[in-house]
Amino acid sequence: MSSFYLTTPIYYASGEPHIGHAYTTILADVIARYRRRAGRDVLFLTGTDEHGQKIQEAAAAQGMSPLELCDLMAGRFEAAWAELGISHDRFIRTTEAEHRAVVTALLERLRDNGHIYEAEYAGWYSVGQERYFTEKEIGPDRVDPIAGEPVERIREKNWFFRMSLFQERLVRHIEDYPHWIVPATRRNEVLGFLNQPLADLSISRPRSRINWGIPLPWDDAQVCYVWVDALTNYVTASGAIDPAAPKEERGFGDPRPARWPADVHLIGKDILTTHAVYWPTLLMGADLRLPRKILAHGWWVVGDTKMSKSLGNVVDPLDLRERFGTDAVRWYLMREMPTGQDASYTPDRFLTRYDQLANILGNLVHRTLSMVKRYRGGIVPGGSADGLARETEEALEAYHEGLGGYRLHEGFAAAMSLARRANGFVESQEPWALARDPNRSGELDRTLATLVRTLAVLAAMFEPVVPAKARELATRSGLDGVPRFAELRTLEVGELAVTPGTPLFPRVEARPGSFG
RNA sequence: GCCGGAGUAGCUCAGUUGGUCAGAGCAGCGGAAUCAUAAUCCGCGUGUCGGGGGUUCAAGUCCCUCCUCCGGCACCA
Repeated sequence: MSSFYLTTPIYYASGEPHIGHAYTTILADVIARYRRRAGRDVLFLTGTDEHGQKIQEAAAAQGMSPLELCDLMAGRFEAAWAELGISHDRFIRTTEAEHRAVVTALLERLRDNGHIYEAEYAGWYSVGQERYFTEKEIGPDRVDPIAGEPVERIREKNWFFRMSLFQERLVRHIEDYPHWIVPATRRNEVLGFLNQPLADLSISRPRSRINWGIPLPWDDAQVCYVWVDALTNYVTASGAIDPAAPKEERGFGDPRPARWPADVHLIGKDILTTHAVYWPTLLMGADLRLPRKILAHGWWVVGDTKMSKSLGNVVDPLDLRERFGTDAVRWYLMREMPTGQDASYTPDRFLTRYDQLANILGNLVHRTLSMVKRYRGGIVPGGSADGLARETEEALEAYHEGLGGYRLHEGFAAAMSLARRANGFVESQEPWALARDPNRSGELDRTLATLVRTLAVLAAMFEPVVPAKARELATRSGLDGVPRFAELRTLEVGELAVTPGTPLFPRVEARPGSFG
């Protein structure tokens, strides 16, 4: 069984989980579930980024140690993911001993390879905020964006990574692999960015300012700055590096099959540069392979503005969940947002997408199982179930193309269209008329068996996005569980005992504007 | 300013290498049916494919130009 390794970013533990985190993580979960159903041995990684000044300050402000705060926040994220049905295999924390050891090993490797040097870092420092701000943050007036006080240009000793050394190689890689960064618009941005000379990357900060971090193995007065610390989590969790081994046997430069490289890094478009420039060059510097794909997704916007807490226009997915259920929220997020692009949230669209689930899929399930019960005592007739064969083939093909090609919205549209075709099949077969005519009993058997078989296919197709409902669908259809794709071809539905029960997606009378 | 992307039915958008490409879903209007959550199914869209010019037998689909909108331009997680 071939393996598949996918990651979300690790989320910074200074804030609560929000829609942005939830979207990325659900996206990853859907892909992970899809790959598992397709027979892959999946490693799905998520976690929290726990070092740095903000954590240090936030902990102090709340009278806690940094680690206590991180324990608390990591728990919040894990609880949120449990509620959203996330099936990650590993939740990594950058404060774990294993991760700290791998980061240390990576830093040593970079230094041994001659890619690290000491130099002065110059930046715009705010004495009041005790931190550096970027050019963008301070604006033309050169004041810190929080207190509005002037910032000053100061210099301090830092260790640098020779990122510039790898610029050419990186550009060539991006050009050689057109689908390495998707969508294409993000790829263009990176290429545009790399059109200018790449500077080297500062990778440390003096411990006198920030002590909540991983010390550099060769300079105890400096801690590792965020990039190397956070990004390395992907390698840590892959298990490719054994930091306890002698230097030459730790796994750097090792081409043997392993979890590394990752098949895909899922990220928001805000951290594109770190993942498409910093990270690959760091990997090159350490003789590690590059991830196979970087998928940057878009933002949820309200009207024309990004959702943000300060604007007060945040829609908390957990709130929607209370009324519509977790699976409905997942469906909306995956179906409404074209993978990689921005999408606009409106209550109206949410309800439309929910109605789709209830009316097209949910109703198909209910009417099918009800007819099996009414006309055949709840036992699926044996014999032929070969209706809708062409429609099913077509839908599966489009579905795999969508899910496999990271156009999830298209894949799920194909799944829904199969449910539509099945409803059309019911109309054209008129089982209720067949049931009144004893001479057409065989045709009714075939119709019902076809419909149940289609439900099994739909359970498999929908499981990645609405896992709990798909499981229920399978169970009610009399199956032991949701079938894998490979099992669909030979699946027998005859003699299964079905349970109509109450609707899978009950009608919700909520009207637009009434949530959150 | 520089680079990149987008402007197609009321809304959200599909439209490979130019020639049934003028489409889908939603909304709207009309009809059918009753197994089902009044849930379904069928039928109905002459829209200057942002404006103008050009190439071609033929252009949303290529070239030029203009207009509008969006994104990126690094140590920010």
